[in-house]
Amino acid sequence: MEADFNPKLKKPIQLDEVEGPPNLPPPLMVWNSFLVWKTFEKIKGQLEQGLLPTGLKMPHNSVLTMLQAGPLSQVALGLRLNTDRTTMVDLVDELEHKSLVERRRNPNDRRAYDVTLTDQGRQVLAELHQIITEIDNRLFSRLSENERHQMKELLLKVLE
Amino acid sequence: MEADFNPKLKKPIQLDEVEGPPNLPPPLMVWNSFLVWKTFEKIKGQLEQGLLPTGLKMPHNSVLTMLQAGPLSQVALGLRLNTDRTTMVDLVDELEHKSLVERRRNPNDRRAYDVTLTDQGRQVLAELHQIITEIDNRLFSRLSENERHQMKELLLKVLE
DNA sequence: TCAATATAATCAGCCTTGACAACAATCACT
DNA sequence: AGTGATTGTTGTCAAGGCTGATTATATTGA
Repeated sequence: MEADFNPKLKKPIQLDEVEGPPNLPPPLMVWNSFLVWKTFEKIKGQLEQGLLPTGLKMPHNSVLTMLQAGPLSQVALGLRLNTDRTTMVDLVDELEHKSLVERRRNPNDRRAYDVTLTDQGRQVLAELHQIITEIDNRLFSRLSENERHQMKELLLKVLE
Repeated sequence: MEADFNPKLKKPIQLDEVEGPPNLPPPLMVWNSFLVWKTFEKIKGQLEQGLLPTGLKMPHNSVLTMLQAGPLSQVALGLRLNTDRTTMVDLVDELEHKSLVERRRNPNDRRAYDVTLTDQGRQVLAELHQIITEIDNRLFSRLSENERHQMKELLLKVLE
């Protein structure tokens, strides 16, 4: 495992510094679950780091991206993103305060909102996509184009 | 994405319930980062669920597994697992209270401990490995033997 | 040798994430 | 109208994890 950069740790971890066996012991190496877990930690750190200047995080990006195709209620957003509706309240609050989305009452169901992307939201979303795409490319730079495609296929198969 | 089982949510998410486009919109689908993220969430839920009867979590398993090859100090554990030392204190505390590890002073450096696996720890570790291997097999059951190997290779390449 | 610096472990405090319970407003069905 | 389900909101709580300060020990360099 490489010298991971986790922005929350004071010093980047340098496994070179460690005396003894540099690699993970067998059981951890053979579980895809564990490897995905570790990969996630690395990804999470990089994304948080990269998104810092935007003042937003991945969940915000997920919500905005979901709204690109059209307005959705908060519950619908939660269902799609596997997020509790009470969590979605704060998420939408933050996006609304930044004028990236608007809460419009759904005329057909006055309990629900049509959470709608604003023009500014669309603009910010474009920046987000650019940033994330760059980070994504960097994170998977060790994989060839073909290997990245393989990985996508495999992950989708697992998720499906 | 399938009906994910997140043990923290009251109802498992059923994307079938959702009216509208059932799949994730393009930008989310093409980022391997996002797919790894979502896969991680699924894995995390399943592992927490499966490990519930043991009273332990993945980090405990990681620590115990690391000690299988021999004692390590808390800092060394943290370096290998990319975990803060202050977090490691609680982790080792919990394992010690369950008599799965012992803190022995390192005679060569009396600031440090040799965190050592106990016999009981070895025994519990075997159970953990069995449980996790089962869950891992279930999680990746949609992949062939060959595909699982591919995934392992790809993830290691990204982590390296 | 001894002072300055660095490291291991610990503890208290804090922040973040995210889930749950309870509530009011609204809808849907009978 | 009445019962029950659903949307959004608030308050609360637990888990995870980091910061900073502290103590004890090691290491370094003049």
